Amino acid sequence: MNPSLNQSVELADEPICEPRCTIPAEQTEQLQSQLLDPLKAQRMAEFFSLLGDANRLRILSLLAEKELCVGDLAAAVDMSESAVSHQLRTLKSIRLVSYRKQGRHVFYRLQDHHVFNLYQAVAEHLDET
Amino acid sequence: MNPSLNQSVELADEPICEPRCTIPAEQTEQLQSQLLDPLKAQRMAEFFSLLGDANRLRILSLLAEKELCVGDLAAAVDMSESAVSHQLRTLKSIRLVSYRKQGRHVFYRLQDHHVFNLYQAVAEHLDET
DNA sequence: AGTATATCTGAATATATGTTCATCTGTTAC
DNA sequence: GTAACAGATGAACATATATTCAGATATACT
Repeated sequence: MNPSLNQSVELADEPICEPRCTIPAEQTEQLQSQLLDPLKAQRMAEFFSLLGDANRLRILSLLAEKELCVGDLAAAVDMSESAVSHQLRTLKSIRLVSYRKQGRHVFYRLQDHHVFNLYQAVAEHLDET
Repeated sequence: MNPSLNQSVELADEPICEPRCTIPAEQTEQLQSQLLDPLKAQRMAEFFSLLGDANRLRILSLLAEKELCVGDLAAAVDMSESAVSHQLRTLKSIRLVSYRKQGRHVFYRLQDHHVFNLYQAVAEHLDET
């Protein structure tokens, strides 16, 4: 993974921007070497963004328990089947869910265990006052 | 944390929706007991959503390394100071960054180590083809 | 074949979100 | 004091995103 994001939060020993806050180009470049590259940033942003919907999270919370078909999901989360289908398509696009077809039904399930870690980290954060 | 989201992804041993996909109200209620409650879902969604921006992630990747003032951040990520300031306000609102004022400068830093876990989990997920 | 069911899809609307611009506040230096 | 600077803010615009509705597919049943 990108080494530029680690947990150590050091104080700036020498504020770059003194006396003026426009730093020399040289130091800016040095900073930029630690910068998350735009393409990866974009992909991560898209991923977080797609998780950023209450209905999708509620759907995921059900799928975490057991696989379910669209109709049952719709009934449980109290949404239209169309709306659920759209959201599932979104979740498929980031490979968070997969599905199997069985007759007329399509059963969806969580595809990726990383969701759980994400969920946990965010829950912890939110529980801290 | 909510016990309804765990890693076990079991196959539906008895598809609820047979023969019709509209399940009995009783079973729907049972499902709903595993459902992430709307308020928490909303809070989590808001959190993920606020992480869902490439510029914010790029800012975070720099702050993960060291604390920085708005002007230097703006120079490094090639955005206007105004834009950076707006994004920092957003990041403050979910307590991902905090700041200290020193004269004219405001130095921002990561406030929460959970970001790192999130980052790691997403990076892993994205790296899997 | 024809009908009913389960799901998907595209287009349209409504809403949320990001960025920009102009302006405002607070700080430092002269 | 006033000028220059760092940062914050609000409003306006542009863009992205979610939801709805109408209709399309695909499967099962008779």
